Parts: sequence; C-alpha cells; structure tokens
Amino acid sequence: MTTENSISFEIATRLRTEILRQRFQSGDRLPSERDLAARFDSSRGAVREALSQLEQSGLIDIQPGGARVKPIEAASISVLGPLMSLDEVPDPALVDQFLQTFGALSALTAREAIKQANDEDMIRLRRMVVNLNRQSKDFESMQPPWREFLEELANVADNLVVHLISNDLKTHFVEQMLQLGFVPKLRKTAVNEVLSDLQKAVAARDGNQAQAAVQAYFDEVRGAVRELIHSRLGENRRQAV
Amino acid sequence: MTTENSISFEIATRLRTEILRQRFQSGDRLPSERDLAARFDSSRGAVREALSQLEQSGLIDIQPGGARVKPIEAASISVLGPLMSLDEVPDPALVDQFLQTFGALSALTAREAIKQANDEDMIRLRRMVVNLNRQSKDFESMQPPWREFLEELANVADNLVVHLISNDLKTHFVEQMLQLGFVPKLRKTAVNEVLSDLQKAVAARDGNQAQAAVQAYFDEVRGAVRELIHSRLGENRRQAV
DNA sequence: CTCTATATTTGGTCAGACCAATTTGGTCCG
DNA sequence: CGGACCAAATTGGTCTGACCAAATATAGAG
Repeated sequence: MTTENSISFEIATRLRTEILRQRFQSGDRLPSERDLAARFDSSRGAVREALSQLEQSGLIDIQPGGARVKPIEAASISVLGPLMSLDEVPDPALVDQFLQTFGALSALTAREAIKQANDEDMIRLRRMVVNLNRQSKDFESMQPPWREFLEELANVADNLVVHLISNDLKTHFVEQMLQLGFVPKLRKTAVNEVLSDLQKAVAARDGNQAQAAVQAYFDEVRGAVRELIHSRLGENRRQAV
Repeated sequence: MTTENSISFEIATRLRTEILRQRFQSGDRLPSERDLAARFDSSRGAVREALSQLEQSGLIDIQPGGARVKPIEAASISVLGPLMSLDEVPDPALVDQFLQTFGALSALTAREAIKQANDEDMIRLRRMVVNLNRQSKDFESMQPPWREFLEELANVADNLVVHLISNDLKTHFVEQMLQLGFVPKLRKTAVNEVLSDLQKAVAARDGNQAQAAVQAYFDEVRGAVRELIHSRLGENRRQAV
C-alpha cells in the first residue's frame, strides 16, 4: 500500500496488535476516542479513522457509549496477516491451517481450470506440468514454476471469489516466509509421485485427479514446513536460554 | 453490525457501489475529499472515514494528490457481499464461484475434522450424518441439519483460517439467497448417492472420501442453483418487457 | 436496597485551519 | 513545435474546538 505512513494507520496497527495479543477481553470497552487520542498524542480524527478500519475488519464494534472488542473468531480474514506477524516465527498451527486452505483453493482452481480450459489452455498447462517435472525436486527450484503454474490455472479457472480470497491470504504471508529464509525440505519420492499423478491428470484432462494431486503436493509442503518451523522454534528457545 | 446508520457508512456504501458498478475506470482519480463532502452534504471527516474503509477493502488507493480506483481483482474478499447485492438477482457466475469455493472449504473442513476427531466427536458426527439421511431429500428440509453438520465439522476441525474466510463469505450471502426465496430443486437420486457415500466415509473414518462427498453435494447444489437463477432471470426479463 | 432523575461521558458530525506533497498551468527556452 | 522548468492551485494528513444525541454513571429519593 501507499498510505501506510499515516498516523491513523500507525494507530490502527498498534491497536490491532494489542487486540490480537488478547490485551483486551472480548467484550471489553476500548478506551474512549479522546483517551486514545491523548495516548497516541494525536487527534480524535486520526483515532476515528483507525477505529473505523478495525471495525471493518471485525475486531471491534463501535457503538454510542463505547467501542467493544469482539472475539477474534468474529473477525475478517484481513487479520490473518497481522496475526501471523505477531511473533518472529509464526504459530505453526496457523501456518498449517493456512497451507491447508491455500492448498484446497489451489486444488479447486486446478479442477475448474481443467474443466473449462480450451485447447490452447490445455497445451500450455501440459507444457507447464512437464516443465515442473523437469526441475530437481527441492522446494527452491520448484517454487517459481509452481507459482507460474498456479497463476496460469487461476487465469483459466477465472474464479473471482477464489481470487479475492487469495489476495487476502497472500498478503504478508509470502514475504514473511521468505524473510525467514524458509526452505522446507520436501520428500523427493513423495513429490515425484505427486507430480507424476499431476502430469497424468493433466494429460488425461481429469479435473478431479488434478485436484487431488495439487492438494497432495500442498500436503507435502505442509509436512515439510511443520518440521521446519518446529526446528526454528527450537533454535529460538535455545537462543533465549 | 451496529454502526451502519452513520453518515460515513452511507458514503462508503454509495461510493463502493459506484466503484463496483464500474462508474470509474481503474486508475481514475476519485473526486477530492472536499468535493465529495460537498456532494454528500457532509464534512471531510465523514468522507475520510468512508475512504479509509474503501482503501482497506482494496478498492481505492489513497495518496497525496488524490485517491485512485483500483481494479476489482485487487480488492479484498469483503467486497463479495456488495458485489452480489448490486442487482436484485445476483450474477449467476458469481454465485457459482461462491458455491464452488464454499464447497471446497467445507470439504476440506470435513477431511480435517475426521482426521482430528476424538471418539466422542466421531460418535456425534456419525449420528448427524445418519440424521441427514433420514430427511426427505429436498433442499428445504435438508438445510438445517446440513448447517448443523457443517458447524460441527468446523468445531472439530478448528481451522481459524477457514473460519475467518467463512465469516466474510457468509456475510450478506445467505440472507440474500433466502430473501429471494431460493429453493433449489435437487436431484434426489444424485443426492441420495452422495449422502450414502458420506455416511460410508464417516463410518469408515475416511477423510478423503468424506471430502469428496461433501464437495459432490455442493456440486449438486450448484447445478440446482444455476437452473434456479436462470429461470429467475428469465422471469425478470419477461417482466421488463 | 431499588428505582429514578440528573450529570457526565461517549460516539457522530461539523467547521475551519495549517502543512507538505502533488498536480496543474503557464512560461520560457531550444 | 516540443520539452524543461517554475509558480500557483489542489489535495491529502492532521489538529483544534465545538455541538448534539444517545448511552452511561452517579447521586439522591423512596
């Protein structure tokens, strides 16, 4: 974004973090706008803009009488980014849920893309899958062609709902993963099998099989990422001692 | 929500509608805050709160020099509700995409719920599936037990990411469907087959099979809803003539 | 202790002002 | 004619101070 340097954005960020860190019980009243303005050494207008954002993301409920904190479960998906950035190393369970979800949506996209593709699309997709199989089966070298493949699937499937969700999901996530130098170690034999299935599915134009294969790939990534985060958390714990 | 009666909310709603109706080309500059305040007969503060919301939902980009409209594809999932409410009868393609997506997430939830359920959970789930099968196979009578079943699955799976997405997806959608008196006509034999598969899957604790069955059910609903919307659109066209 | 009436607090909105950055318009030069 | 440059107008970002109506808290009466 571009307006991230404004005071209201800063206030929203700090309040959001406090809420996500459970500094407030659900149902608690937030300090009044005037108090917040004083605390952040700014004006009511800036605070109101920040609160307006937090309300739209479902974290608070503004009423005459006071703003009340809502449970995290009531929030919108837009809080996922901030939620994963709370600590240096994100919550493993949350990352796993993210990958599950992103995998399911990608798999759906694959199914629908194959269902709706025209001949040219299929040619392109087949070529990309073959290319995927050519790469050595480590995460680093497979990432770019996978990304390309998923984007092409999304183009063909042309599902706006999934697209919009992906906008929210990818925000902050990929960058945080990369920033941590994430290189999950995939099990090559398993990945080979998945890719083989995927290639067959695309060749035979079998949407359901392609869906299963894509999901299986993400499940592989999930397992590798889980291990990686746990070892990372172990390191941090050792450093802390 | 509770603050939907404010001026800033009204301004945001009207501007959002105009943007979604493509009244502005992507990249166009929005009128200045002062102009908008004059046009809506209000103050800059109210307009700024509205614009702040629109920016958070990814519809515009506020910069010194002016606010610019972004392409809809860049928006957040929170625009889905307004997007489907643009016309009295929502865009069939969009509804189909919604059901695809919701179905895929529900199917994922089923898989993970069965994977993580303890013995008590499984007993409850099995009972609910049997109960599902007892109902007559029309949409109206199956809706409540399905809803209950899906909620239970979500409780067991406990996937916050899917939960947050569902918050956004369900907003405005269900009510609009109900408001239209939507009663899709399911193909009973197909539904029976799906439910039978689902029951077997839950009995055998086969997550993947349950996932496939749930998805198949949603695909059935998709087909029925598609027909229904098309006939509804036909009626409207006839009325218009 | 309960209930009511009053005073205070809170959000909703507005008007007006200042600053810094951008945009715009015009001018001058090649 | 075209491009570079500069000044003026515009725009967003922020603050101050004010008023209203609704909600809340408080004190007092029963």
